[in-house]
Amino acid sequence: MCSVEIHAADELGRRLRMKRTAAGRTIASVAADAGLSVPYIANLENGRGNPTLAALTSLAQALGAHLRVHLDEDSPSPTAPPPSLPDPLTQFAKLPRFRAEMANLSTTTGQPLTTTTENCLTAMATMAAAANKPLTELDCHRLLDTLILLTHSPAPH
Amino acid sequence: MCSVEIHAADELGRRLRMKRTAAGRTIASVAADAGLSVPYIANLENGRGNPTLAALTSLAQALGAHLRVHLDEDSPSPTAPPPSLPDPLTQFAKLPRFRAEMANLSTTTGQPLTTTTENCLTAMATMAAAANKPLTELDCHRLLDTLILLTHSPAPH
DNA sequence: TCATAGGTTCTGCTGACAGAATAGTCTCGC
DNA sequence: GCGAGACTATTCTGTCAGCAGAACCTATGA
Repeated sequence: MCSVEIHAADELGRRLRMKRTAAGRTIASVAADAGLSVPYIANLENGRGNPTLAALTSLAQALGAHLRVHLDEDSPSPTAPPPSLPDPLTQFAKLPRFRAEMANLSTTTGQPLTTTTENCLTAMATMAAAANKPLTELDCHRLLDTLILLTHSPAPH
Repeated sequence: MCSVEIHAADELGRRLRMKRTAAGRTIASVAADAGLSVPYIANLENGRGNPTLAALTSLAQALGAHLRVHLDEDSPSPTAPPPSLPDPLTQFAKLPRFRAEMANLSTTTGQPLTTTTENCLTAMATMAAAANKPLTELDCHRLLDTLILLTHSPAPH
């Protein structure tokens, strides 16, 4: 069986039961392998309960499977608005210096101001994330300095 | 930030903290949004505890993220190939200085080296795109300097 | 009818999680 | 420099929901 994303308790239950029955196994045998109780697994399969990560991990392993947990950006539909920025960066974006540099860069590149602004803010936010740390206003100025320096440095040969 | 697979409680904790701090938020504000207690989130971020699916779902939503749970065949998921990077950045990534700084940052944050490396390269590539200009090696060094400076600067109030 | 296999409901212990208390850090005024 | 206050995170304590095990239910075969 291929990887399947699970959205709700009853769907998790259905997937667990499907996987178990496809392997021709009883709840009791899976329970023994997983170190979980028969009734608990039965209830999960019936969409009841709120399992802990440890229980799910044990259960998945007993089923010869692998539990994967992902923490994604808030799942966008293609028409979703751009992801929200960290607060310090939102404030920084309102500063006259930032706006002036964006206007300048927009004129230089011929790119629409809104596009330029959004690209720069996203880039700065990505740098903050890579640094694993929230931004101060000083950090924001430093990032903008670097970005502007980048735009003014000679092109590569 | 891209989708990241979580294998263990301490890694989940790191991911949760990274996501929260990158957004410049406090545990208290996230806790209020998630309907969870401050101490509980703090302990999860510190790799302690065994959260239920409901708690994790609430927490992810409060972080503007989306919890995805997969039940896979028990083979190791193949690691996705790294997104293609601009050539100068690819070359830069091989330099001893870059590798040393990544090892250092990885140790500081407790994050896997491969994740740290990928995040930083992505951030630098995003900055290059925002500058609307191909990178020179000097540019790469400047970006890395800024990133390292960012990681060492005092946290915001 | 009885025994067995498999699953479901019930009861109670204990760990998930809330809220209080405490610890750590920073800023500001004296 | 020191103390007070504010803010943030961590530790502690207690409640109750996750989960074990007993009891019960249903279907099947001898």
